[in-house]
Amino acid sequence: MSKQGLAAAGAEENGTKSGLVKRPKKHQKKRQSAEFHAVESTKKTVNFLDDSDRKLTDTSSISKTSVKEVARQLLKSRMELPIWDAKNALLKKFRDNRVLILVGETGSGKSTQIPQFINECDFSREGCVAITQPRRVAAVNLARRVAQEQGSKLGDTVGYSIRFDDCSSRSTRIKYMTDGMLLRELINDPLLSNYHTVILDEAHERTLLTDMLLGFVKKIIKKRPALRVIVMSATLDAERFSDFFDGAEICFISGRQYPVQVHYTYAPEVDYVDAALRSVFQLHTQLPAGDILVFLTGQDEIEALESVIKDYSKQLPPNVPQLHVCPLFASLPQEQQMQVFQPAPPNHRKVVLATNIAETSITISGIRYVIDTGLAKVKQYNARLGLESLSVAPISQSAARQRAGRAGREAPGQCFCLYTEQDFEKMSKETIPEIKRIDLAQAVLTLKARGQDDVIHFDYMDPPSRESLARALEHLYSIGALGDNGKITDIGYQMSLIPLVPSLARALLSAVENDCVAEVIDIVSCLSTDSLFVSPQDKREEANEAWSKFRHKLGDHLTSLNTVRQYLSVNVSARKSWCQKNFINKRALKTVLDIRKQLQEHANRAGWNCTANDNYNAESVLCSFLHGYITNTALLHPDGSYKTVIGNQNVSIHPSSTLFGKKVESIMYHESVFTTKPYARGVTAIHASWLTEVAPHYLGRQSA
DNA sequence: TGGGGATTT
Repeated sequence: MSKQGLAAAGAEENGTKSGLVKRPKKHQKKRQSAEFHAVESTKKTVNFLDDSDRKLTDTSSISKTSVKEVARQLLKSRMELPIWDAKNALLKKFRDNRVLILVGETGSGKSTQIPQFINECDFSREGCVAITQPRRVAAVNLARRVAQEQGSKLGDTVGYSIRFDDCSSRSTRIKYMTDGMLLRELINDPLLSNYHTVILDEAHERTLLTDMLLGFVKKIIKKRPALRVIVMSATLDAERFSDFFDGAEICFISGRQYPVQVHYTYAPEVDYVDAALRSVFQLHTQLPAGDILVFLTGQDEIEALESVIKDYSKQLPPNVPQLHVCPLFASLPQEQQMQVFQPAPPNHRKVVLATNIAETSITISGIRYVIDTGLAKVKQYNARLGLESLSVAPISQSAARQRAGRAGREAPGQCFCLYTEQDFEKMSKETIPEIKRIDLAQAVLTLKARGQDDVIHFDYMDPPSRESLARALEHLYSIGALGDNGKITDIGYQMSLIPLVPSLARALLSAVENDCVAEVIDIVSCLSTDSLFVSPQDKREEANEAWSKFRHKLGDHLTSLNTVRQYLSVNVSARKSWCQKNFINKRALKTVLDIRKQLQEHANRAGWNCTANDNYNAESVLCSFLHGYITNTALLHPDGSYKTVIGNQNVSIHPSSTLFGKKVESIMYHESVFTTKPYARGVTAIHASWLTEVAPHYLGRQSA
């Protein structure tokens, strides 16, 4: 494509060629093409490495040879990685620096090679190197690969550790793990003495857990001079990490690069989904082979666009290749997710319609063109009201670059932004770290349980607001995790050992006293993952009908208990069809069972009675929850609305609740979310009198 | 009468 690019082509030719594609009525009044103008990418804007890691994954042809032989053969391709040119220089840096910031794009090979280089250094003779990942799959896949490269059985020299699955042993020298896992290890090993080196990978993503680790690790190196730390980032914000670690040295790893030409629209596109639609067809009819990746904000949008594209592509003339559309979002069933990795059928061009999941979690090969709406759904937390909301917002410049980079993994590519260059300039430079956007109750409890009593002066790379910390402290106090002096209580410490959000951990501890552990475990497991209930738009009534046999008149908590118990009573071989028939999310249920098992093991270790009781006492179960939900309660007012017990705010029962439309004396709920108004989700009816019984310490103080 | 971006222990 010329410098003029798609813009001119689109503007001038699309009109005359518009016979190719008939637009539905609602689009007819709009301008017929998104107008682009091409902008040469500067090195700084688009600086991408090739996906060298991927070349190493194809070991199928040598799978029959011995492990050592595989390793020997892999070494050859490893040594071709750009990072190997720098190996000796890096080894010297590792020896000379206790803290190092390493910058290299995803796929440069740093995640696989750096730990192996470290393992060759003399300081690594004893102990293990930990390398943390924000996501479970990444930890497992990296460990698999590196085990192959090392010629070791997975779990031997090279292993991984993630929730529900520890594949490491005493002989493990290189351990991939999730951030959450290393954070958990801090409880029993506050100085991380098992590790000579800790590598924090993907630090640029700035997830809550990585940020917490950054703070802890900084604290630990002052107490443990032998510990080495490497912070790895794929973006150019290395100075911030360096500043955080008192001017630590920064290393850049270069690699082979594929340029990505970035195009912006001349004028803002009001309807970005429509603009995306037009762009897909413009690209398809005008640009050479190569798959297209479109970044959108959510499932609804993706499904809507998918059906329109499929519809339109029927009208493509026979001499033009067809379009093969693949949706991609987290809640998509696994089998359908796998479709994006399949090459398009002959004479087809693949179009992947994805959420942010394709920005970090999933890499698709064959993408040459990216269409970026510049938007994403972002969670925001209003600490003052204690309300979370999820809303569509512009992404950051660094996220936009990340998205564009998806076009240049294998060859030079192009990115078409559905916004103007001026809009790009107006975007914030970096994505706001998660720690500034979410409810911090669990994070604060985590800090306190690991000896960081003063959570305001913890060494945060980006400190959360005082208001947000205060809200979290208040919440923890309300459920008895903190005492009047703000220090963690015995109950709070026990809560921190349970892998649940504080409210649910509290419910479980109360269940021990109320002797209904098994029941509460089943319910908290459901509340710790995605909703079990899926309602397809076209089968809503049918789904509602199917769920009626699970419904409990007191509300959602006991309804999920019914659901789990009915599921467990079904023959293992019939469970899959049972889920289908009853509109139950199979994947979510599997997660529920994993969590349930982990909690049962915890209960057994703690010596709690966890025998299931079919004639359980509903009041005992619900009061256990109420201990965790003190701040999440509301009373019915004479006008028919619910107002929160604390703060007297309006809150409505969410339509997904079994109590929707019902009027009961008072309610407790799992969470409140702001969409069109404040809603309570996961709701159960309670007696107002229970409130004063359960939390006299808190409610008394509030009214005083 | 409404809506689950992505993660994790």
